[in-house]
Amino acid sequence: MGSLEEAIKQKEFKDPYNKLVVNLLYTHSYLVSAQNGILKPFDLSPEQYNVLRILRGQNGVPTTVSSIQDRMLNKMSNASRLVDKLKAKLLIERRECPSDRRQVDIVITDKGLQVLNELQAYMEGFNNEVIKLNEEEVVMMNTLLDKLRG
Amino acid sequence: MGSLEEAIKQKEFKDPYNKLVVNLLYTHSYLVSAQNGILKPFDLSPEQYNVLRILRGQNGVPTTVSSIQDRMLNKMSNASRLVDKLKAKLLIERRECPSDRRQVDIVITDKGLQVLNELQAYMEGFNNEVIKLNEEEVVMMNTLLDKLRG
DNA sequence: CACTAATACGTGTCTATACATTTAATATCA
DNA sequence: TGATATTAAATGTATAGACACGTATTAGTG
Repeated sequence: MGSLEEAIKQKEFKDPYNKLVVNLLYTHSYLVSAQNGILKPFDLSPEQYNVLRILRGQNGVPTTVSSIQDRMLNKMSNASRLVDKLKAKLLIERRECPSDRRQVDIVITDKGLQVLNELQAYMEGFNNEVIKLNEEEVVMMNTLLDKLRG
Repeated sequence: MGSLEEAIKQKEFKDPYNKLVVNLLYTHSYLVSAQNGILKPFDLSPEQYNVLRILRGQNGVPTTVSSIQDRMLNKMSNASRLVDKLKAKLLIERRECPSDRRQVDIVITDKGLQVLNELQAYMEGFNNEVIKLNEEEVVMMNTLLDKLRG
């Protein structure tokens, strides 16, 4: 696949900033495609997987829908409907919150935890196969990404 | 916004690779949201904007739908339907290809070029406001992204 | 207390992504 | 030539993203 220019058949970019925008969009698509390949046999979308990980990180403490929304990678996404889908697959449970009846407490089920466990081995391999950088470069890139957003 | 950990309220990551995946997904969302802010008054989606730029880069030479698909940032997207939308806005034209009647030649219209021109000023400001890196860091990041995909 | 604002969640709608399938035209080759 | 394969584009369907709006509940204020 090599360079971005080759991958999208564009000869050159106006400046490095312009190339960076395109490069990030393209690399995102590259990553998500690879992630989809792993998740599809488990009937999960990348964001559904992310929500499950958020809930596992709670260690059994119930979480509200809006708290999930805050932690989601895509802030414009719709936690309410994602939660619906996960509930239909019996990977999470919804409980009416007694202290505030507007809220809904969400917890991951045993089945949800089991799916995450099965996925773990695949996801570790994913990093090594898909991200062709050494650890030093990965750390550098994390630093740059954090700085990019200011 | 600062660090990723703060932005998505996650205390720590298992390893830098794991953080990098999340960081790229999150930064993508950050970028696309900002892009949307610019494009929305022009009634364009990011990928529609990208297709227009691809066509402008052809300098008047007609391009087939599948050639557009190859150059798109998201290879899994659907050039056929995007082209439909752009045609409805009179930003492109479709012409039956005489040498191969399966193909459809696509060209950008004057109106399409005009929209891109109007957008140009906004997009240049976009880079400086949204990407909070100096040029050296941008070049470094482009190198790392190209290497990441191998 | 009544009125208003804010919050939590759900819904509606349009567009885009992901992927399978279909249809038409062209290429290949026995 | 005729059967088959390949290619170009369109279409179908499910999920997700973007964003406006609706509804119920709680908070805040005069």
